[in-house]
Amino acid sequence: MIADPPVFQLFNEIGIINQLSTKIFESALPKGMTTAQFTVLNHFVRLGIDEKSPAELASAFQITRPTMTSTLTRMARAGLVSIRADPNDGRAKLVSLTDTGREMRESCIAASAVFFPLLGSFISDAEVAEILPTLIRLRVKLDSMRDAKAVTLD
Amino acid sequence: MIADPPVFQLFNEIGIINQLSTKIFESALPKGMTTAQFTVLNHFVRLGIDEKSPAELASAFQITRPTMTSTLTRMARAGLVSIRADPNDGRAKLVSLTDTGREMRESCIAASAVFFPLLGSFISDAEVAEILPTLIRLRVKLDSMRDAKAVTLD
DNA sequence: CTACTATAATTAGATATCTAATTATATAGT
DNA sequence: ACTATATAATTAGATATCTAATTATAGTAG
Repeated sequence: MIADPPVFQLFNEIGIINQLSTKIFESALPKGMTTAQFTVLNHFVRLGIDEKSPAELASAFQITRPTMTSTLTRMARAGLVSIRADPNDGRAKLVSLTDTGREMRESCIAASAVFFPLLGSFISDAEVAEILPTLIRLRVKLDSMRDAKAVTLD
Repeated sequence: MIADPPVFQLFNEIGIINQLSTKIFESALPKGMTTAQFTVLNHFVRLGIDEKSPAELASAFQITRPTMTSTLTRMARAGLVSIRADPNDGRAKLVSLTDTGREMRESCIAASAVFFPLLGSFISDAEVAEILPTLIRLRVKLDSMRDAKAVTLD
């Protein structure tokens, strides 16, 4: 019974929460905007970043580079980011926000503000504070495993 | 700063955990098998189900019906499930496991057994027991929101 | 300077997932 | 019985995500 162990149940709940919360959040965003794209916009503004390579962005969000290429292509097509060749490295590129991207981020934040009171009623700050450290520990361990290539058990 | 509130950090961690755990689990599965497909196989065996409609399966896993159609199509192509018309309802179909499907589930379980000791070292049963109830409550509330269509705030 | 290796980005091909629209069958109401 | 509504499944079209393979540029070693 693989789904019976508590750990599996935990991953199951986490999967569903992820799916539902992502969709609910996106339902408030402007038409066409996605969580993945918003995350990129927000990253630049929050951290006050000017330019960053696709590889660095992929690493920051813990997704693969092809995935980031894919998202950035769509964002550039929508005029949200601008991408130029890195003058110091012929292989690399540099991504930056456009004014449109900055405005879009503002719109997303304004639109999603609707959810704050709602989410507060779903889970209290105290509860979040109670479970977050454990989840972070788990995430860090899972992440360290990712680099360990295959699962070797002797 | 939308990503700053604790709740957002929580969803962020949950998203990463979901992504990592899914990939790690799949890395142990036979080539081509996915978590989504394993979940279907396991559902039938664990609950001792003989036949179930795509709609019921979609509902059980909280995914949309087109998504389930898509997964079942691939599973049928791989010979893991068999699908027949529902004799009592001309609109519906009935899905059941094939012997191949049952064997595949066994293989998956055997293969994933590797992870048990590993996961146990990542998060203890006590920790799981501590955070699971809160996550379940959150999931239930998010789920109830899904039917509430749009977020109406007056 | 040449050859090997490492890194950046992309392309190719696949799965999972969603929303919106379509097709077919049931069910209910008049 | 006929019409209107509801439900089952699918198709169409899109995004996010992955792995494997490709292309181009850097860096290192001899």
